[in-house]
Amino acid sequence: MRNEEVARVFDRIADLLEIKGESIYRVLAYRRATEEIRSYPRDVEEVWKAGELKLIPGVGEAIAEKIDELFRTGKLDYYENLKREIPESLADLLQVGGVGPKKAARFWKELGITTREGLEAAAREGRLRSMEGMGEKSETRILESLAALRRRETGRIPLGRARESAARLLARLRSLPGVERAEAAGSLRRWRETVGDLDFVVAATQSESVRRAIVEWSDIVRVLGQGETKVSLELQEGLRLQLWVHPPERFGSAWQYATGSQAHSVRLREFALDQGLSLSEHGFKRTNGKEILCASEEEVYSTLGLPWIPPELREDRGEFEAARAGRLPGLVEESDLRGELHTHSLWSDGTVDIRELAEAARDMGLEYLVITDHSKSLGMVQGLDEARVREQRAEVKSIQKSLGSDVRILHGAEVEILADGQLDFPDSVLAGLDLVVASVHTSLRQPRAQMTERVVRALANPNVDVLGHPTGRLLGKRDPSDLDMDAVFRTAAEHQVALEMNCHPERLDLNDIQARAALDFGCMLAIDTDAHHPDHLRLREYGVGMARRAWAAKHSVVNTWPLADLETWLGRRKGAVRRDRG
DNA sequence: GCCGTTTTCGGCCCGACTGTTTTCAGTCG
Repeated sequence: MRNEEVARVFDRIADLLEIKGESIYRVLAYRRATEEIRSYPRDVEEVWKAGELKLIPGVGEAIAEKIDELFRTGKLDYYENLKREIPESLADLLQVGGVGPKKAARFWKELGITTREGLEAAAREGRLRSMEGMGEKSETRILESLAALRRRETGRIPLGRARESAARLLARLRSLPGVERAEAAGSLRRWRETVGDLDFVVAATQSESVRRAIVEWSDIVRVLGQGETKVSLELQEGLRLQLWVHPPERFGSAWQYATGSQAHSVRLREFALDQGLSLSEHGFKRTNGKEILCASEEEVYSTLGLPWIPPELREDRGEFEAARAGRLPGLVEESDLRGELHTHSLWSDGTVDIRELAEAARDMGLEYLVITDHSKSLGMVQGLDEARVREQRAEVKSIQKSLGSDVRILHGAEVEILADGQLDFPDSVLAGLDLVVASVHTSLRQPRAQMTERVVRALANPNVDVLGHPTGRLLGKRDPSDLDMDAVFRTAAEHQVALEMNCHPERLDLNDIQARAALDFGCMLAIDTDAHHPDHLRLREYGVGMARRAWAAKHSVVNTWPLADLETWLGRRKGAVRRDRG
């Protein structure tokens, strides 16, 4: 059972307990455990086997016992009993906007509604207004929310799409009269791989005129809410936007608040309370009522004696402990990247020739670039055979000659890891390449043991330098392959193979949690765009965002290294081969 | 239900916005 499956059980339990009217703190305890399990860097099943469940934050005696029962028996009596008591489908109502646990419970008890379909029918027939506290507007809101839910398959949109929209909206916000500053916040600013709403904070002295201007934007489908400091809107395609307007002298606390995460902000406010301060989006308040205003985020953190914490770390995953100990990591930055290790040219399925790629890399300030076209067994993309690899090597040489020394082109390949873990080229060919990215593109659904053995075997080949898009997932489209990631990380660390953080917004593979686990195993990372077009080289920022969420420092990312250091690392395999031969 | 260099019991963030019940509960982030 995977972490996500375990997390789902406890999330469901929290929903049902909340509908049942249990103590909110018990519910919150289940929610906390859910989040911790979901983002836990190791397989909880392994943690269970090691008898270390209580090492997971938020997991105490009671929840540890339940996890144990889940792994031992595959089910959980407590959960089964709860489902007999409260219809499980009621939990689906909680996703409907404006419906929380209290209303869900009353729909069930007073009107016998247990499903979304039932709720919709009742709202259409005007039966909801028979309940105290419910009127016509509530019915309309629920019908609109149900329709919005259907429009959007999942509640969250991929970061890539969110960032495109956000950039557009931000430019418009900044051009409004009276706006002194406008910034993105929320999970977008934290570089989460998916984003719920687009959150923005605006600094303006005249809040009202700004809010008025915004709600008149032509692409707004409807206004979800509007008050003194906050506006919520729905844009086309079900995109939701939240915007806070605060005076410039309060911008810091407002931006911190809007950036979250919720868990991070809760901790921050607890910190404030310890020091006799109450923190909100408006600033700090002392017990005597006096305010401390923060125009910048730095002031928010420094008021509590903390260094500014980068948004990517704000998940309550140890950043406070690190900040207090003065051990926040120096995170990798996009400007640290000196090279690109994974690109495709016209030789396989890229869209431009090698020269164009190299020139684009050079123009972006990169010092080196590795051409890694596909290998032969990937026939549909014209993977290269041994003869074409040799031809390509000659072309790389000649282009290098004509380009001069501004950018160095290395000749590599993205080699298929075949279904049995063998590589698509013999060692003699691999050894002649400057760099080898090994990747899985086919038979992605092998059983766990087989898939793991396959990847581990490839990693152990001394000619392999980078494991490309390690899990094969496509965000929202294809699940990751079933792999024992601990075994993959252990092997990669042992053989000094770098793990790719594929920058394509559809992949983001490894993701943040996996990459952090990999770093714990002592692995190195490679932030690669897998570019098939020069424009794709710009996607580096996504990989950097993901790496920063993984707490990656510059030195852990091999393509931040100067070329000489990179070549030393690549040269290690010659040593390994010699060792193998005794 | 979890957690603790103030605590093993008594705490567990803070405010905005909405609809409807004319003073507030529920929802949301």
